[in-house]
Amino acid sequence: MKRKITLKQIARELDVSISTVSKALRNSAEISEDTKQKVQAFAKLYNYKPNNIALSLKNRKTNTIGIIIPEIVHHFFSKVISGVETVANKRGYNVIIGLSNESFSKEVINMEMLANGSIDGFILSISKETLQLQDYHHFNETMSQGMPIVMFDRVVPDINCDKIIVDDFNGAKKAVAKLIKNGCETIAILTTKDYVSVGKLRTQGYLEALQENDITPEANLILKLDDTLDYEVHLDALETEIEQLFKLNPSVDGVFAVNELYALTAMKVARKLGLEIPKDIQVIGFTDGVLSKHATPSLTTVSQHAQQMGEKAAHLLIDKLESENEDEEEVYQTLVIETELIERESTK
Amino acid sequence: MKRKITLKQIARELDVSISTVSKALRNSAEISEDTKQKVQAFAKLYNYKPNNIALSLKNRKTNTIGIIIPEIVHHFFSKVISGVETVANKRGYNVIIGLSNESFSKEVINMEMLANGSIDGFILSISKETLQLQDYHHFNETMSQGMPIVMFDRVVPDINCDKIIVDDFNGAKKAVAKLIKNGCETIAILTTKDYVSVGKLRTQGYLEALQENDITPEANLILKLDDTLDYEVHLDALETEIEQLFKLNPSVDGVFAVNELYALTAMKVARKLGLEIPKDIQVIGFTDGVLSKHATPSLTTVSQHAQQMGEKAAHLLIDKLESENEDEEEVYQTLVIETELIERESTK
DNA sequence: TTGTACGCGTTATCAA
DNA sequence: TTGATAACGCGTACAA
Repeated sequence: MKRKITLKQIARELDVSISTVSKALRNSAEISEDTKQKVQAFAKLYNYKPNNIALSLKNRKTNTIGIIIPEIVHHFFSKVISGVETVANKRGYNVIIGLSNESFSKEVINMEMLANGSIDGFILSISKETLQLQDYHHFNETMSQGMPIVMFDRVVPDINCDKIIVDDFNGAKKAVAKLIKNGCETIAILTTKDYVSVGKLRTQGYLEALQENDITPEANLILKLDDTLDYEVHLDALETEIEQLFKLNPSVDGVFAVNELYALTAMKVARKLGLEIPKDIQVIGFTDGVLSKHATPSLTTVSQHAQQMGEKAAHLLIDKLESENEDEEEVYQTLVIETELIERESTK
Repeated sequence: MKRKITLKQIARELDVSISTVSKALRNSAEISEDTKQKVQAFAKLYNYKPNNIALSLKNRKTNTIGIIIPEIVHHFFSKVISGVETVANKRGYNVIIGLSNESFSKEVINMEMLANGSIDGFILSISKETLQLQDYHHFNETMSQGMPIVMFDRVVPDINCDKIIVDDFNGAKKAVAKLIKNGCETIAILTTKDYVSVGKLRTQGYLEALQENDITPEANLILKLDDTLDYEVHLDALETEIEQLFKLNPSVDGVFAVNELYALTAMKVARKLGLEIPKDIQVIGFTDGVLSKHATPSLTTVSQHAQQMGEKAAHLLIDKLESENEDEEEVYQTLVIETELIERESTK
């Protein structure tokens, strides 16, 4: 088991100095052809590769991006990672991941770990608990140490940094408008509590669409689900809530759900109550994941272009990392990714 | 924008030496209470944290695990990552990810990048292209440099390292036996070409179950799908192939599919042909992902305990990293994770 | 009790 | 054309 070879070892073997080896390998004009040949051949033979850690220390640059997300077993987030990874690799960066598991303390700990030299900058989406607590000190501290942050999807106005967001408002509005155009007259929304920023925005889009079409919103058609509950586990609870909504409002002929799971569950409950989709009731979800595509009937959804979000986030961060403007006024941008309505079988 | 503070700066500010600061912070008995207090207070004020990169270089240990997987937008793999991450964090390690995208060259490049000092060891699952080419030199080279590898799920006997595998053979066998017990007489299998090790093993399990029940396998009930094709994209092609199978063999009353997508597509085609599930035809899949759970009807599947695989892989790797036996005979183990049949609505 | 020197692997600067 | 030295940030053996 031979350890990785270093400059020092090569130098010793060839009986030259370390700096000669270093220069020879970088093809410096200072070094004679002879020596270069000799050194390069030897290095190749022993498969020399410079040690990244040493380079990081010397250059005070790790060429690594840290990404903190609430949950990886989730189509949207893994798609974003995939986008980040693609761009990062192409531009010579590695990606290191931290999972907050929707927990404030894990988010803080993870960020601290990575911020101590392991990475050059963060791409992250805020955990639900952090959103609830509204404690953002760790983000501000990190940035004040000169480490840039790009936030995506779940963001808050309170924090001054680059952001990539989905046009949740218009996405929702388009979806609901579509339902109305398709003839729906009583449209319910399945959404989250308001502290989840995207849930709130989607709810606003829903209301706006109704208003533009002179439909008066009804409080009992708006179901704000408490998603601190893990509905993957408490699926029954979710079904019960939705079933009640349907029973209390038998005239519902359209449902807009702010995520896939709510939409699928709505379809399931509807079928259970003997309703046909899309004949009796039409459904549109948000987030174009595998579930929507392979559901039966397949689900019309608002696609967020998650991959693209990841790619843009990576570009934004790397651009910032590689721009020289140490002093220049910090100017932060917010990129808005437009949504796309993907029509499938759950609408007419 | 204040950069992170270092020992050197603290030393300068307090007018003591660097090593005094270092020792004071580690609460060394060598240092007087007075100095300790002073230093620790100052460090706390400026939120001093040692630089990971410097520590890595010094200790020749990064406390980071590299994980290389073919694809992250995939329930199974992201679940494994989640498992790895949980254990890694608990034991003081970070996780850095590389995606091979099922490509041999990306796998090689990614591994080389990470192997140059960025990580202490690998957890990986082999890409399809690598399996096809049967070129495993990069694994062997990495290991010969003293960097341990733990492989999971997609493994090959040719490589000598720790492995975590699913009991694909018995999982498949149990599933098919279940179909037989449920009264199926003509059972088809939707599988992959044989170079995918797990596909091959699951096919063998299928055959074994038939044999034990005195059923003669029929070649035209075994559909080996070429999964170099990305069926997420070419879903139509997949449907066509399965539809042909059904049409050519109208007596089929049971289907065993080696992954979720095949299983779901089989259900879809069956319904299209007017068959009722599970009355006319029963279906079991492999891999317990979101699709199976939320399909209609929900899919009976063989669960692989992906999270657990990740956890065990992480423990295995870290144990090896932290064991002192530099010299000791390398002894590699292969852990087999038992599968579990999760019964849902697609079987009687 | 405190400080000096060294090494981890690299590169850049300057001297020989 | 080559080599010695310093520096990146840290911890530790050893000297003061």
